[in-house]
Amino acid sequence: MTETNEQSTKSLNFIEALVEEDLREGRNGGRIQTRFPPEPNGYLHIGHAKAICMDFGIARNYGGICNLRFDDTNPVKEDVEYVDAIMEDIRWLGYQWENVYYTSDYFQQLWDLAISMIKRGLAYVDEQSAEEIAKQKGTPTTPGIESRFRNRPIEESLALFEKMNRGEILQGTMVLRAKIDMASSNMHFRDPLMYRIITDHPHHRTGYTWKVYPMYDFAHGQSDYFEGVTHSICTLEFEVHRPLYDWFIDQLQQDDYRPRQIEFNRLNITYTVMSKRKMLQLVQEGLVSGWDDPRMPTLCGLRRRGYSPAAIHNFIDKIGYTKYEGIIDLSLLEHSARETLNESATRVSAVLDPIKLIITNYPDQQEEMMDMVNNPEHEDAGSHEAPFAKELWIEQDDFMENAPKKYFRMTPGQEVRLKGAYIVLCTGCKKDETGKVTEVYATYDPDTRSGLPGSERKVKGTIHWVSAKHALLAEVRLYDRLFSVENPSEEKEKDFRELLNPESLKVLNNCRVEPWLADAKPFDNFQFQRIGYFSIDPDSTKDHLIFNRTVSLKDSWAKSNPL
RNA sequence: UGUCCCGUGGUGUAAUGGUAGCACAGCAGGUUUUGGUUCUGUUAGUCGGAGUUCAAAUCUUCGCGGGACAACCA
Repeated sequence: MTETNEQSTKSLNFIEALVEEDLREGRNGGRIQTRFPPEPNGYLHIGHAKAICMDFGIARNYGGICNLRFDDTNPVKEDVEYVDAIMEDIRWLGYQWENVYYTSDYFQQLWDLAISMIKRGLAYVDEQSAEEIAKQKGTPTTPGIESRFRNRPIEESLALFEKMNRGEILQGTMVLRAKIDMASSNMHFRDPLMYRIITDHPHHRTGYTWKVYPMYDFAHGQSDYFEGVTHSICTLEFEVHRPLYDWFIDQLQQDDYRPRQIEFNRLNITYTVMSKRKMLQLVQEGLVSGWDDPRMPTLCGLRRRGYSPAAIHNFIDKIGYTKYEGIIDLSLLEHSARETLNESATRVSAVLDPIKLIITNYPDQQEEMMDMVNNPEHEDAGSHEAPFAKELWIEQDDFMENAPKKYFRMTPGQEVRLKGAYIVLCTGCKKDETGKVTEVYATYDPDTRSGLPGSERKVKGTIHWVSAKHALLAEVRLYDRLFSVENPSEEKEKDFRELLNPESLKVLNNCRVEPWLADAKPFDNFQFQRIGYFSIDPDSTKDHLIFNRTVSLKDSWAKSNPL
């Protein structure tokens, strides 16, 4: 194994440190194997991305392998729809698993193991109701009591377990339990359920073949063991399960090899919710447009919002892995997007809230093609052309009849630069009977065309524009935080649905974008100069362009000049 | 009145007994054909007490605070 080298500058997180320690001590013969084990019962979100980057990252960085395993032990909630979506999202993040496994592949092995445990007196069939079993569990501070079936003859349990799986026992009336310790201080040791009967739902892969299904605690560790997983990395809520994970593995261990469960903190982000239950509720109640609503923290939602895999990785790299349960500022996610997109997004002109600007001294029929730099961060990104003419659209915001001192935009008597074109002098405006400004007037200085020496003159402001004659009409969807409070899950008084931000989506239907955008494809990223980063929605067509705002540009003017 | 886990600026994260650093957010300024980017400066932190040590964010201990665990979910 490669020891310390150029990596010395970057400190390891505690999981990497543990892995390196295992490697140093030669555990499992120096082999590294991880797994990403989603249950196919929902869509992946940004929190899963954190886990995926860990699982696949450890394998990649330490010369190991990472498998994808669908933890499909509960047919009631699972579906192939989710299997496909999960695989798509992982690939999108840029990872490729070594193998795809399903816990359901191990149903026979798990069954055999359960039989062996019954034979060894380590498991028994309990005929009590769920309520009785729950009552006998005790509480964290009081011991439980033993089931009256706990010490039934081994042959009896064996026969009943067989009957359970032949469909001869009614669902909900019998379970298989491990015989451990009803007085344990760890609730999970109080004779945990190993199997329950499910006959009313087909399994998405095995159909009605099995009538009994293993529970998580029994199946997960065993599956890790069957596969040869060395590091079973999961989130903190499984910490109390770890002793049981180890206990079950003790029951079948045949050699020196041992998988090791390590837990890290789950990702929380301000102004959103990350629980599957709550996300499902938002989708089912139509409070968002679907799992891929750009306001959702799902990977498909973020993708539709305009986040690239690079932006997601950039974010995950910044947040770290610890055992402290905190909440990350949404601004860090936004920063990660801006930082990534600033490097890659092509700059274009788009006017979201248009007002007409007429260059009064520009020849009526004249048109010029202006050279527009694609990305000032990268010269080799080249440039594209945009048409300029007498009538332009500019932002309403960029004109003020009576402007404050530090307003560096269009106001009568002030010069401003039209980005990539000419310096113009604002001469006035036209208003309707209500006093609303309907047109802005300016004169241009022909010597100041961009590229000409005359353009070197300093002017305080630069604004963007599009040619009125050539611009394309577009719909622009402005997304903002989904919730109006930092931590909706912490709010005790109100239901989380009452905390939704009513302004999380604003649709603008009268936007004008430069004609060069006519051929843009879904998920392409652009910077609308001076406004923000936008990407093409998958519903967008040539005749009806739709842009989603990924994130706005930082705006120190708006910040210091609130309305 | 149990077991386990966790407490470092507003937020997240480093420092593995030896100078408390980084990022985001904030504030102030320089540069700029994006009020973007970039650059510079700056505000702000080891939960508390006791102990060990030449030296403690780090080790011990007692508190305090937060979280997880009592689904036929994963």
